[in-house]
Amino acid sequence: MSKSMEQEKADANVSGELVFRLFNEIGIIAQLSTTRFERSLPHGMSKPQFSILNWFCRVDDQASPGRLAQAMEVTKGAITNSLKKLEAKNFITVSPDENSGRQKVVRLTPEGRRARDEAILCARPAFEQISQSLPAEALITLMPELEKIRKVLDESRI
Amino acid sequence: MSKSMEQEKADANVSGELVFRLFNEIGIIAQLSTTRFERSLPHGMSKPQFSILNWFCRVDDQASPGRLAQAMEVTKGAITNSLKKLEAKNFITVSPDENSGRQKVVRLTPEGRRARDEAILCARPAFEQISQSLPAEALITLMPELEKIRKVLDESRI
DNA sequence: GCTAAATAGTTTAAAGTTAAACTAAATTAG
DNA sequence: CTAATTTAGTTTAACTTTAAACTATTTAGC
Repeated sequence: MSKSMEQEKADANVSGELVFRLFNEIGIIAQLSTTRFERSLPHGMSKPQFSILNWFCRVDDQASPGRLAQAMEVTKGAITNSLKKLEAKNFITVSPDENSGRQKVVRLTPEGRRARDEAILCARPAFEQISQSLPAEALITLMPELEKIRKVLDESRI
Repeated sequence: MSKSMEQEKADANVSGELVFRLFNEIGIIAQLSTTRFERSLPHGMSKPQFSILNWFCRVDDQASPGRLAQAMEVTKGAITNSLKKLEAKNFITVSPDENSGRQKVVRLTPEGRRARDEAILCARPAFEQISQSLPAEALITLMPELEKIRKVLDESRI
C-alpha cells in the first residue's frame, strides 16, 4: 500500500470519528432543546404539532398529509396521528381533495394560526435565554454548516 | 423607550429567531442521522444501547444505572430498559453494589466490548460517506460551538 | 437510637414513533 | 376496457420514552 493511500485511509478514519462525535453532540442537543421547547408550549402542544402549524405559516397554506409527512421527515402514520390531534383542537381542517379521491387537503384555521403565534411567544423566552449565553456571530456561522449537513443527509437518504 | 433599548429588543428577537431555527435544524439532523446510524448497527442494537457500551469503553469500566442515566441524559426508567436488553445479550453484567444495598454496579463484558467495536466498524461506512461530502475543517470548527451550546443547555437545565 | 427525609432503581400508564399490513383510488399496460 | 401496479392514507403491533408512583435502602435530625 502506498504512503498516500495509507494517509487517505487515516484521514477517512479521523473524519469518520469526527462525524460520529458530531452526530452524538447533535443528538444530545436535539434531545435537550426539544424537551425544553415542548415544556414551554401552550395548549398541550407537542413539537410535531407545532411544526405542522408552523409549516403552514411559512411554506404553504394547504397540503396533503403525505406532503406534510415528507416535510416533517416522519412516517405517514405519525402524521395521521398528529393531524387527528390538531383537528380535535380545531387548529386545522381536513377535507377530501376534489381532484383526487384518495388524497386529503389539510388547511390551517384562524385558531390554528393564533395558536402558532402564541406558541412562538411562549417559547421565545426559553430561546432568548439561550441566545444570551451564545454570541450571535457563532450562531450565524453555524447555520450554513448545519444546513449543508442536513442537505447531505437528505440527498443520500436511503 | 430609548433607541438603544429598542435595538437591544430587536437583537434579542433576531437572536431568538436564530436560535429557534438552529434547534430546528439540529432536530432534523439528529433524526436523520440516528435513523441511518441505527440501521447500520449489528445485533439489533439501538443507539441508546450502543451509547451505553461506548460510554464504558471511553469513560469508565463500571457505573451505577443512575450515573449512566445522567451521562446519557435520559430518565432512570429508560436506563432500566436499556440495561435489561444489554444484559439479555450478555453485553453487560449487573451486580449488587457491595458498598450500598440500593445501588447496582454495571460492567461491560468482553462480548460487550467486541459488540461495541463491531458496531463502530459497521457504522463507519455510513459516517465516512458523509465525511466525504463535508470538509473536515468545517466539522472541526463546528464541534466546539456545538459543545458550547450543549453546555449552555445542560447548565441551565430545568 | 428512632423517625423523617432523601436517594436508587423498578414499574406502570400515557404518549409518540416506526414498519408493515390493509383499504381504497388512480394509473398503467396489454 | 380490464387487470395489475402504484399511490394515499389508516390501522395495528411492537417498541421506546417520560413522568409519576412505588419499594427498598441510606442518611439526617432530634
